[in-house]
Amino acid sequence: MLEGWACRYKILPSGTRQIMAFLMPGDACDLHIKLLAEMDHSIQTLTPAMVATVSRADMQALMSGHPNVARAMYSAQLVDEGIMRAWIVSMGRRSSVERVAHLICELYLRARTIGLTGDDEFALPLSQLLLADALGMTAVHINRVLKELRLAGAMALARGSATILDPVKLIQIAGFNENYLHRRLRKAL
Amino acid sequence: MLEGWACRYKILPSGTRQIMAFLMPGDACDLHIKLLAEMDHSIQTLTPAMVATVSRADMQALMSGHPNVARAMYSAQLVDEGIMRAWIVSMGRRSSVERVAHLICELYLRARTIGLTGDDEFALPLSQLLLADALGMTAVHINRVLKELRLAGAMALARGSATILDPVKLIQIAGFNENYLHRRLRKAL
DNA sequence: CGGCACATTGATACCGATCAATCGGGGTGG
DNA sequence: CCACCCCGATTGATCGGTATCAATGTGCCG
Repeated sequence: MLEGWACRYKILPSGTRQIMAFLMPGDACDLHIKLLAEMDHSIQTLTPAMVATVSRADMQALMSGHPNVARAMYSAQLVDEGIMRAWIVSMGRRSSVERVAHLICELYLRARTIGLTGDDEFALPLSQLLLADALGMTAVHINRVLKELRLAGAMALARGSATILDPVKLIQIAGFNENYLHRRLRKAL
Repeated sequence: MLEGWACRYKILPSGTRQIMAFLMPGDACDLHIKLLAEMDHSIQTLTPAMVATVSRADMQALMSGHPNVARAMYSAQLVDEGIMRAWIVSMGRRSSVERVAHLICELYLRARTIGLTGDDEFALPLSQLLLADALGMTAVHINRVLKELRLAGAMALARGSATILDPVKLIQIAGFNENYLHRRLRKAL
């Protein structure tokens, strides 16, 4: 992804949707995906977006000719896996308020590391329905949770952008620990 | 993992535990984990186990000297990611009965591809508490769900082994689609 | 100006958590 | 060898958080 947002998702037989990941600029969709015979989920853009495609041959040449690039891509993939695990933890053991707060913390930090944040707000082009489908809840309930977080003075969400009103409080509500994003430098070789 | 079972897990400040993955023989814990500075979760064996460790240098030599091996490992990692996504879907959008059934389907198939299943049963060395922590539910509730599945004639779980009473019914309850495990052959190069 | 998607709020139902008690079996110490 | 104990399994009663159903508000776009 060069610009814009996208998401991975799956639709169940019952018609409900579950979003499994948000893709932001700098994220790679599928490094080795071509190794598998079949795609097991769908990907969709959420905003107008710009996407780069790299041919299998080019990618192979890049990876074998530039070990540092290869290493960076593997690191990125490890981070993505860490994010997925964090989502599993959220869905399994966090209440809805904690879940929402946690996701916002994550998205804020990810946006910040790619330079897409303002002082205490950032562009969040997600409808409440999308957030609900990402967090395993209902659009109605997400609305109530957002209201609660707003009244608590932790954060507010309005027309495509989120504002962090009180970072400390938000982090505390979420029980957020940023270590899984591995923003601190990777181990030197 | 050469023998035995293990799991990835995280403990929250509140003391609750969430299991994020089960590792069975043939699963690799951490291919490139050394690229990151810090581990963001814990791993624990669930049975007596045998584990192989490969030095960074050996691994690097193996991967660069044997492209087929490297490809196989990347495929395996992609499958692991697919499994994580399936867990996210389960936790987000499946009821507790569906979740339990889905996990059993997954574990049965994974056990079967490595030759660890009997005719319609397989060794499942997981207490109900462990299952609960993997599925984001309570041990009490998992017990009731298991009873329900047993009475429905779908599956039964007893002292370390699970029995599939009615595969079709179980798959139907779970809404299980095995494509995410990618057991069908990978694409030929 | 009309329509449509999204946001918001209220009332009610239900799934799964929680609290509590009992049971069963295998290992351990006396 | 037996009694005890402890952990995991099981069952019941109750509580609470989210889903569900329903209605209304609001802003954007054609």
